[in-house]
Amino acid sequence: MAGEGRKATGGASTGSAGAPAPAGSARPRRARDSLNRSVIIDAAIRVAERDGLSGLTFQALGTELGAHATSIYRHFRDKDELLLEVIDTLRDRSYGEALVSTGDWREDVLLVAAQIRQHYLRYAPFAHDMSARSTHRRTEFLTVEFTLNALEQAGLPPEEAALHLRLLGNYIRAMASFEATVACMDPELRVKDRVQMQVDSQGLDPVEFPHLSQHASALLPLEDPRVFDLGLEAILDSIAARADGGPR
Amino acid sequence: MAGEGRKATGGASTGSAGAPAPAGSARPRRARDSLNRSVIIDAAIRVAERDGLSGLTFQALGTELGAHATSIYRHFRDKDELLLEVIDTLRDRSYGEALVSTGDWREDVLLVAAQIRQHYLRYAPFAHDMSARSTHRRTEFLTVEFTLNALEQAGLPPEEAALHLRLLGNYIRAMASFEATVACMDPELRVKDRVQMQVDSQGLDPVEFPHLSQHASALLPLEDPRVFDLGLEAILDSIAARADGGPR
DNA sequence: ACCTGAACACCGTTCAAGT
DNA sequence: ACCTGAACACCGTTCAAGT
Repeated sequence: MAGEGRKATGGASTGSAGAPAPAGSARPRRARDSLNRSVIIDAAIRVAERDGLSGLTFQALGTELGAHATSIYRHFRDKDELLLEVIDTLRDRSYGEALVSTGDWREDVLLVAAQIRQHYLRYAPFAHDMSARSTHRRTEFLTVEFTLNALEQAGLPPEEAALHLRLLGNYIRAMASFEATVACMDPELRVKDRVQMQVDSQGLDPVEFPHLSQHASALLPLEDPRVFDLGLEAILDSIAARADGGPR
Repeated sequence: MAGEGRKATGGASTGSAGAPAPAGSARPRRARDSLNRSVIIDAAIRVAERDGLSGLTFQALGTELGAHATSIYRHFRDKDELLLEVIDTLRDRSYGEALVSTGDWREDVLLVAAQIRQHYLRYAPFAHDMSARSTHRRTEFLTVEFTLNALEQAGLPPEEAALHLRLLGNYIRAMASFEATVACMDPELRVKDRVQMQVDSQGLDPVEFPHLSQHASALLPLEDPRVFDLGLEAILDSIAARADGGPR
């Protein structure tokens, strides 16, 4: 995390130092009533996709809208409220329509997992921030309903279904967000990271760190896409076993 | 996340407005050579434990040290470097000594999982930030070595051990960090969240959301400690099965 | 060589003022 | 009623100046 690039400091206008703007108003006044939540959210998404979540400031958003930065406060209580709307809107666009049951509970879980994972990878720079937020909005409810249905189809009693709903939800978001975090490190830095890791582990005491010092290069580099499915299948197997042999 | 409290704005001194400090220097000059990385890290930990990670600013750290905020730059390149040191130091203090093999690979995995989880719950306000950072320092290597040993004891071939190392590492950090995130929401807000969730789900179309609208109250509230072990046991079972039946 | 002070370029947020 | 401008209280970071 921490720092996705070093700003860009505007291009031409908005000179607050330098020449103090000819005389008249700098930019034309934004048309009355042309601002609303939906317009602002769209602009915010454009900014975020271009500059990353850390580039999404009121300043940048104002520039994108051709409006004063503070005009957003008329439509959102604070930045966090705007952020939650952005997160849920992105989710909805990514997989709001895709959650249609296949009729097979296991396929259904794999489907929702794949959708969420793909979404995080697509918006890799915000994945970590997104993964920790509960929006309490439509797309979130859709996902819960869909997963709950799958778990009931599997034959899990209500209380166990609730536990596994949580397990799957956390697992999918967390693992996908980790995958995204490495995916969005710029490749140069990722290679440097890898080399550094090997150098570091080379310097370790081979008695204290036999595994690490022996085959560090073979073991450490990877963030392998198979890891995600490995754990998911393990959880699915566990669910299947419980549904069969459980108190029925 | 977002906002762990609304600052405190100093108590008495440092009045930059109000009265502009009698005349002489405000605070005594910090003794020469009394500042070093270790002293700064300790102070940073004190501040973080008191005010949360978001309260750990150079300003606050300077005050804690009785030194100028910018004096820290002589000892750390930037804030991120300081943060990584803080993270690894905390890890080391929490479970640096605890990773002693039990002789049973399964017990060993449960041990390292319990230690890391406990650590995140203890430092719940930074858990989410910590979970995404690789420090490449001693405690991290210790954890990897310990886990790798357990997986080899289980009988996993090297490549599969590497994959499962990643799976376990991500699973443990991610699940613990989610647990911590809810744990550190202040209780009042958590209850409000819960009620809000029920109200929201009440308003849903019962045809489109049968499970949710029916027994939302029973299903949604919990962040149950059992969830963590549920997934962990599933992964352990999967490892055991692979180690037995795999290419041996 | 080590610490300080002032300054810079940002943040989010508030509120009185313009239209 | 909606948008703007100026101001406030912060950030991290740089750099010339003090000791």
